[in-house]
Amino acid sequence: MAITPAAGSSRSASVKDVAATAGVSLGTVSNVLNRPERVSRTTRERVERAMADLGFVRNESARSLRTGSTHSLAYVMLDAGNPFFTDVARGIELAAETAGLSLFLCNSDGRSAREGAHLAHLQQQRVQGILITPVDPDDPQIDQLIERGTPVVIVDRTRAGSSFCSVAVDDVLGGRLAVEHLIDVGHKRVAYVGGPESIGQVRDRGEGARQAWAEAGLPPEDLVTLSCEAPTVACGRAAGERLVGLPARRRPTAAFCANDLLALGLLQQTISSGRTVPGDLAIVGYDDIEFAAAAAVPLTSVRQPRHDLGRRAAELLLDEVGEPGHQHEQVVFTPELVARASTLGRLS
Amino acid sequence: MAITPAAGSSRSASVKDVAATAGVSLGTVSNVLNRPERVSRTTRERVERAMADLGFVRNESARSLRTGSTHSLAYVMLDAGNPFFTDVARGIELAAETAGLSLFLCNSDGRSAREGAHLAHLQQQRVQGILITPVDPDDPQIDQLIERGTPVVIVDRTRAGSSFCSVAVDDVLGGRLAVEHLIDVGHKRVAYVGGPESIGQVRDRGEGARQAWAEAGLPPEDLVTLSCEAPTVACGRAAGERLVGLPARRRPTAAFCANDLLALGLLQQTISSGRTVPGDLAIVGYDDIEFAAAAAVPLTSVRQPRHDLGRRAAELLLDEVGEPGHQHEQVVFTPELVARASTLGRLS
DNA sequence: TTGTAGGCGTTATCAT
DNA sequence: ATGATAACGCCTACAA
Repeated sequence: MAITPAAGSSRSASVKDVAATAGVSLGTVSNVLNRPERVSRTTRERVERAMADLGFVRNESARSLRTGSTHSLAYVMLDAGNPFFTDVARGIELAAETAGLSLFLCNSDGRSAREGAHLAHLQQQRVQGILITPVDPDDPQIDQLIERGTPVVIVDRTRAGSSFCSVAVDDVLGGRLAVEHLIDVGHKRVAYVGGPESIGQVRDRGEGARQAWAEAGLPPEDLVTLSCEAPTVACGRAAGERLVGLPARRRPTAAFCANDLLALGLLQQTISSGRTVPGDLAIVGYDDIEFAAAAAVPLTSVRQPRHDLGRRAAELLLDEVGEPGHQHEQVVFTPELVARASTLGRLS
Repeated sequence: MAITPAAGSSRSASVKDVAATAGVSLGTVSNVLNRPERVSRTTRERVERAMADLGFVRNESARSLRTGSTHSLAYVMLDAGNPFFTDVARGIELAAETAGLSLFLCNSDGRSAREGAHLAHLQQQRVQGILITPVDPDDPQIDQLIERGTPVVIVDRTRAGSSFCSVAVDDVLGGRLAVEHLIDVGHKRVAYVGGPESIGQVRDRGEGARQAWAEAGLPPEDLVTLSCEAPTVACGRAAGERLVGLPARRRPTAAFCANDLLALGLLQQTISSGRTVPGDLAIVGYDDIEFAAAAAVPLTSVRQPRHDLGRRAAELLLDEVGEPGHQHEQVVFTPELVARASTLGRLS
């Protein structure tokens, strides 16, 4: 008769317990788990029965200690509250799911310290690989991760000649598209509402804006930059107030915002202060998050293939993990302008 | 002289390697890691030096295999794309951070299968505990988790007489607040735009709406329910179209939506079809996400203390993990109506 | 203060 | 087809 496992034990059942109650050896249980074809049907059923009875749950720690690899991926997001990143995450998740891996989401919330803590912990966990939209892509901790053997893919940023893969969107082009569009519809004074210059995306989009402006032969001083503390709805509102404060003759007739959060904040401030969009102020956002199209004055925005961004990033990571001869790759997607009422319409 | 660790080895350095290069025993290295006070300053520095040189990274799998517990918590979210849940997550994160634990976010995306896969994996990982906003709070897998020793706290749902803690908001009251407000401002025909009845929150909010309606002595048939497939922006738009389709004399003058995503979709469809808010249709949302206040017609909404919800949930979980005499608790927060232009204003 | 030994649960390599 | 056994890396008594 089978030996009863430690009764009343709060410890969860191990393969050893399963082996004991099934009356087989430990190796057999392991075979049932990992190579079921090597074990006869009857014993296998007996073992499976024992596992169910005991409520056996595989211990992933022991497993990965032994095999040297886990079944997890992680994505360290820059801002989980920004729908752009959750959409990217969805793309990653899809790829992870099809590869049979679990995806952990970590939120750095734009803070280097949190990002660092997450990275350290993920490294200790020996996750198979890390996807990250970094606070600062030049952070040495990222190189250190790679040196120590954790593959990393940078999402939504690039770094020249780097030792990792990255997937990004051409932000300079995106900035150009936005401003070219505003010029096309007749604007001669435009504001670029950016987050802090420390954010690469913000810099690049501003650079694209300036390029388009210069190429149209317009005077540089008529493209004014409003710099915000963070690319958030609240800052967009604040930017709106600063805009109203300008003397009418110097006040821009249009604004290009570094992301949709800023644009939505600006939109709301504009409307609620009694002005109209695009009549008094045309607005272009960036990212084309769902809420942009859903704004009462639907927002013109620069769309990024955020789902593909995530999926491709995950694929690169999985390739790096799986293929011995992996070559690092810098993928750059092309953004696209989606024109809506906030620059075109006569609404509101 | 210290023994050199396996050169060129792709395997990462272990405590053993550190001990070897530092010329101390394995136990001393462990002490440096776990009780630095027990080791003399000079040896400690030597060991730390060796760790730095070797790029030593603690192996969390081995650690938790040995100690029987991890340093991670997880929150399984119902919809990572809904800012309500990301705000809840932020509250959880705060509590986890102060407790020195890492938080993994998992997204079930409303799919039972994904939820189940995440739970299984987290259980195998032996996370310290799981917070979850479940697709279905009666899912037996949740009870099974608890039986097998993983503490669980349900977020944003309750279950009567249950074997776990939960933190929720009184959704029936929330529904009442919304509809009482609409009655107050003079509406006599109101639509309740809900997601599928399978979602408890949707049921409860609808129930509250009906209670308020009945108590005001209004005829039940004048509170019409529009049921949507999912509580999303797209479905809100679709609901708007259905509303327009109704004959004018039966058409509601106000809508209460089960969440802000629906409300924003409805708002947008209403405005873009040339009608006004609240003139032609007053709208109340639920959750008071940031985008609700930021809508061009700021949305009246039922606010939930989503940050506190998360924080409290995490605290309960940590208590359950840490305190032996833990008592399960069902915390219920009170929602609050935030009235804005979508029911009050004369804008737009 | 430092070193030694045993074991956590699993997998994989051998024998049988 | 099944069983015994030795790691994986770490922690913690306990011994020196």
